[in-house]
Amino acid sequence: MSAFDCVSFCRALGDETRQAILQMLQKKGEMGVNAIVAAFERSSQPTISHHLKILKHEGLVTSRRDGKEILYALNGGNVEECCGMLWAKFVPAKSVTTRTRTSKARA
Amino acid sequence: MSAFDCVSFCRALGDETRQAILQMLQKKGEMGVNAIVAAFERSSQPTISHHLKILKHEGLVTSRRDGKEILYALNGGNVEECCGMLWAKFVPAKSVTTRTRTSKARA
DNA sequence: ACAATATATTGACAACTTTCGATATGTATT
DNA sequence: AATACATATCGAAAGTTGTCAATATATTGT
Repeated sequence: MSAFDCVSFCRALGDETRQAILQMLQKKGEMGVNAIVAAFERSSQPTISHHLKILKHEGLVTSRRDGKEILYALNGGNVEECCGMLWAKFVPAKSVTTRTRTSKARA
Repeated sequence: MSAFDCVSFCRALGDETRQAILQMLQKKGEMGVNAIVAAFERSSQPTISHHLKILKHEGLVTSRRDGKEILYALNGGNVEECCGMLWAKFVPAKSVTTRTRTSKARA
């Protein structure tokens, strides 16, 4: 059974700030919380921590401690798998577009 | 109207009932509202109408009147395009589907 | 042990969502 | 035009979410 739930995955992505965090992690690789907070003049540190918690719980980011910092990084594999699931669930099979190497026939 | 917004797309998909509606439309093709309501013992007619409105506003379904009924259908093209956008936005370019051992990080 | 730094958690509040009953609007039939 | 049917909209209750200030926890250096 797929470990991921399409609904909660979409929920996790259904927020401006969380998408921005993910995209930043994709670009910059690992980042500490402070660095992320600094990049979002708009949001407080607790708010960022809250979003990171949601992203982590959904498996979209990983974290590891490095000294005082905790470094977060995009979990590319899981994001990919979730996107593939979405695709498989809703896109009618006949569409043969662009690059597909995406989905293993296994729904 | 092909300028889709990843966040509102995910928001629209971030609901159990809406995903179920979409999936049913994918399977069964066009359906009237009553038919959909009938399939969801759980939800009232106004609730289904509300969800359909959101899906339509997001371009994920189309609707047309046929006599007394209004028939809804999956807008496969847009769903596909949105999924592709998501993929492009968050999946690192060269990740090769390595069947990650699904470690859904829990707190 | 103490102070400084980095992150997480708590508690509270406003804003938004989901849901439903009641009602309105539109369409066909008699 | 009156009635029946199909769907949309309104208004309110209940639940969920995003946000922040304050506080707690963890780590490092003095």
